[in-house]
Amino acid sequence: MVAKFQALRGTRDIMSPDSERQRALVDSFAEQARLAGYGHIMSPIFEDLGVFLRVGDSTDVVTKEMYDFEDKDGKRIALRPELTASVVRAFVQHNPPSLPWKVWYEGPQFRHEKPQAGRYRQFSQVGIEVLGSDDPAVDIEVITLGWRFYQSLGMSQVSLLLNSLGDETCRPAYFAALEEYLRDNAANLSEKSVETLDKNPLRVLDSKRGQDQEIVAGAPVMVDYLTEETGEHFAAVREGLDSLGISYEISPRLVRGLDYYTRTTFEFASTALENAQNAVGGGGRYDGLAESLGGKPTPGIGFALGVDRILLACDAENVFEHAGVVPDVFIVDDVGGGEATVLADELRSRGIAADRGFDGRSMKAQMKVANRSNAPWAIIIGETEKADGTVTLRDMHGDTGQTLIGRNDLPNELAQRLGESPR
RNA sequence: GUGAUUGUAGCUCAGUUCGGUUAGAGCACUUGGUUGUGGUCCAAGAUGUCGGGGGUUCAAAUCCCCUCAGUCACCCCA
Repeated sequence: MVAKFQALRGTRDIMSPDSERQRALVDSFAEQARLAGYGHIMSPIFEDLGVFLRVGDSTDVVTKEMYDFEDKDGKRIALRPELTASVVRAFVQHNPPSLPWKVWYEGPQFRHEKPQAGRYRQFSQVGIEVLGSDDPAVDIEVITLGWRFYQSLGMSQVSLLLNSLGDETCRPAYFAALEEYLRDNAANLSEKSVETLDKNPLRVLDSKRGQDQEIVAGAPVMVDYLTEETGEHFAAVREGLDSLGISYEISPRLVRGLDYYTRTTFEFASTALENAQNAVGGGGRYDGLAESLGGKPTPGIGFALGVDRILLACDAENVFEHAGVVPDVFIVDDVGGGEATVLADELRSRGIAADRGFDGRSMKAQMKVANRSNAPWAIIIGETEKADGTVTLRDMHGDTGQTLIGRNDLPNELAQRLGESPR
């Protein structure tokens, strides 16, 4: 017997109508980006491994989960585990003359994780990045764009968590205080957290282990250590969101998994999702990243939103449904199929979506397929119609019955009827 | 990566405890009732490597081992 293959672990085939739905989601995101003046960037799916190593050496995304390999030239390559690093690499490489540089993207990314619902090894994100300005108005614009996008899909159960991680001027004092606090309490921390503590004390705040909760709750928080300048920046962001009526929750322990974040960080969580994978998007400032990729010091901010999880959240909220592919008309040809071949081509050329029956099935069988296709109209061609140079146009949804129409009048007649009734 | 749990028709699932006739149901599908007309109804029909491989046994969907995949928690993150 021939061995059968299946999609690899953590990957899947997305088929109609889910695939149409995903496209519609990306279209909706593209529209939000266009409205705010963002250009589309399509960067390569694989990059020099080094691009991603700059993202941080205490993050699992980089240290444990990358799909990296040597290509035939012996070059170290990685499938992109995230897109910010690629976009910043592109920014540094092309050095755009006009700042700020505003781009949006969409596409697959790859992380070798243990799969779960809403967590795949190949997953899709949409996102934006802005390089070249640290105006808090940019932070506000970025966060707002994400917020409005969720709204455009009909989602209402999304909460916005906001924090500031400070910058190099305020971090040292905070880190010292945090580390001291955690070390003093190390005896009561979980083993895992003690390990994390050695690499990046900040990340301990993210622990979900019950044992750590009490200690984490009492830990000093970054927002109390912000210098005057970062504090003002953060205040300006909050005021901006207030003025737009966007509600948020200050979350002093929101840390985010990638090491490059500074100052403003945020996360969108779906309250409609009950599992642990309820973060449907996140982002923040990364004012040092361009420089670490060999560019001029350039502030940056952006976010990435998880397409797969957003669709799960939409399911949970019963919004953003999609019917898949629905033709305008279904042609039932009872005289051999040649009439259907010509008519379908003619209608399609005029921009009318036409599907048809095949295999010379009975009229009844073809009508069932027509019904299933959900097309609002069926065209029936039988012996009588063929002899008279007519076709029967049947209303499949309404109650106007069916009428006999001259074969040559059909395209105009159909175009008119389709124009009249929104479908 | 750690721990747990599930896998039977295209889909949702029963059957597995305690091995034993040709492995079932609903939905979907095909054909017919309806000699040209879908959606409701009625009837008939087709469809399974019981996730895969190996083992125990006279006999395995059922027991054992390995393996693949999904799901949940941790981890991590979108």
